[in-house]
Amino acid sequence: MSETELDLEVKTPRRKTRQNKIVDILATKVACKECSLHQLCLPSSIDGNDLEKLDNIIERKRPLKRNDHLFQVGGQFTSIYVVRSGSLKTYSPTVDGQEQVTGFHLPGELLGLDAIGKGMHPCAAKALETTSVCEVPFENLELLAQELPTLQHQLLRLMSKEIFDDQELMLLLGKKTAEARLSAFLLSISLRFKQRGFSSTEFYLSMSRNDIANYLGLAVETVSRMFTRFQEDGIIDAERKHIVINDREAMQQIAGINECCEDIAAEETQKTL
Amino acid sequence: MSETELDLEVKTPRRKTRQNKIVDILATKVACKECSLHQLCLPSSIDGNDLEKLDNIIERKRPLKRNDHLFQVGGQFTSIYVVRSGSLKTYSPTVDGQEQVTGFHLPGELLGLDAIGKGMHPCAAKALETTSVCEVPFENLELLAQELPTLQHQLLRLMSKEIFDDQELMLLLGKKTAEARLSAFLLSISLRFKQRGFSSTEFYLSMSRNDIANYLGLAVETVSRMFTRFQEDGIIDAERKHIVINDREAMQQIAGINECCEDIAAEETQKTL
DNA sequence: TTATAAACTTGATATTTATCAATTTAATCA
DNA sequence: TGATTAAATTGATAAATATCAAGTTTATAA
Repeated sequence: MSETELDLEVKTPRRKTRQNKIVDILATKVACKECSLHQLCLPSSIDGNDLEKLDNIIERKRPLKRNDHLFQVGGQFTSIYVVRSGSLKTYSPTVDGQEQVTGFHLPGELLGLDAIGKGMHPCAAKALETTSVCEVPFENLELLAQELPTLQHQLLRLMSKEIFDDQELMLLLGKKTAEARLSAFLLSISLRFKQRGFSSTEFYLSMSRNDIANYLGLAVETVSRMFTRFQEDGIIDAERKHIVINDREAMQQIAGINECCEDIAAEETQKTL
Repeated sequence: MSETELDLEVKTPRRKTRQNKIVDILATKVACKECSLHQLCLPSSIDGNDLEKLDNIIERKRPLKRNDHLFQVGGQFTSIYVVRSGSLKTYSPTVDGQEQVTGFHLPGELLGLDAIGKGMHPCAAKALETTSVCEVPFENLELLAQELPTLQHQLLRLMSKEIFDDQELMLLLGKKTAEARLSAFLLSISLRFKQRGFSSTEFYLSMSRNDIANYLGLAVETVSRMFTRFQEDGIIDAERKHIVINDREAMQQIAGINECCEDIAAEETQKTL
């Protein structure tokens, strides 16, 4: 959304100056409008001055290394974040000292929306690999949304999307077998890669089996057995984190999702800013 | 939020006219500021003219009888709703023709936030008893939120709260035993009644055991057995839908919630408009 | 590079909860 | 009101998944 990763590291923070043409050109290079996530990230109706305004409130973050935290549980809420590259998991501590993985976040996806209500982060966010994010200070975003109706609308849409997605996951956790959960999970990841222009049939999972199991409310052993079963049945190839989906239709069958549903989801989905 | 139930039935819709003092007085009687849910419902900083503006966009709905639908799956999204009295359940159809209960909604709580993203309702809402709601046309609300920063903020807070709550439920569904789920459910209902000024130790459940089981991802029989167990242990008294909580601490223990957490939740909670 | 730890897989067993079946109790309607 | 239906409870059994234990592969660091 803001700058590319490389630029992030090389350049020092700077404010754009409208007056200076040269600076403007440089700035443009690394601004939202040049970002590869542009069409994912922005309400399509935003452009020109408005885009620049949005661009101006977005801050750079130094890339996170694997296992670095973007924020911790109980940390003060100041910003929401957009994944630029890499991936993160969010998780909360449970009473018995365990952790509960609440989500995985791929490029173009948002983090921190659950913290607005209480002003503090109810979960922690940890990078699963080298990851860079754009930071969007929430106060500024609110002010800007006050000015730009389409931005306000987009914000509300995104939060609504998140609520909807969570409800789908609740259904998964409440009603589906281990098999169906893992299948739905893989299809979800596949779809999200597809939306970002990557292959939907072949990809790398950045999270461990443990994280997947935790997220799906299963034991690691069960997840492992399901991976094995899918492979035996020839539905997928899985070499550790490298996944190839051979029979998407079979997976949809197992997950209890019909193709139609998923396509609609694909078209409508914009879990992004 | 808008008018009282009785007024709803007796009067025909009318627009308030600023010029006419008499009409204004009549209107005031049934307006937001007179509503018993006022302090639950509104950002405390809204008053005077702003309150009147909000009041103006809210529409009346004829009370729903038990099993009436407020909206259906796939129905066009136009408004969000605030429960005024009574209660509703929301549910989605699943692939295998079953239904999945996604939530229960008590007075002061919102419905429809999950529909903003796609512009259509992903779930249906059905009254569990005689129920009246205030309808808030979303376009108008968006326009008004554009004008009133505190309203925009409140909206975002509410949606964030919903996301947070859903994540708590995901934890429940993914990681907790049947016992813990039912206990947490009863504590949640208890807390919500408390926030509305009703007893937190004695209340009526408007939903069936079937709905509870469905919501918690359990079989009816299991829920029934857990009710029996809680009674045998003296933690609750349950006479059908009439529940008395005898030992809240034991329930928190079982649910895996510590008192501290719940108190914080109680203070902060405003799942309302 | 080797040593050590972490992640993953597989098998055997235990536990939880669903399912099936039957009964009881309450609610609804003619 | 009584008849009929729906909701709730209880018991017996089956199925799914967790847990425990051990071994294997991969990753990490000295």
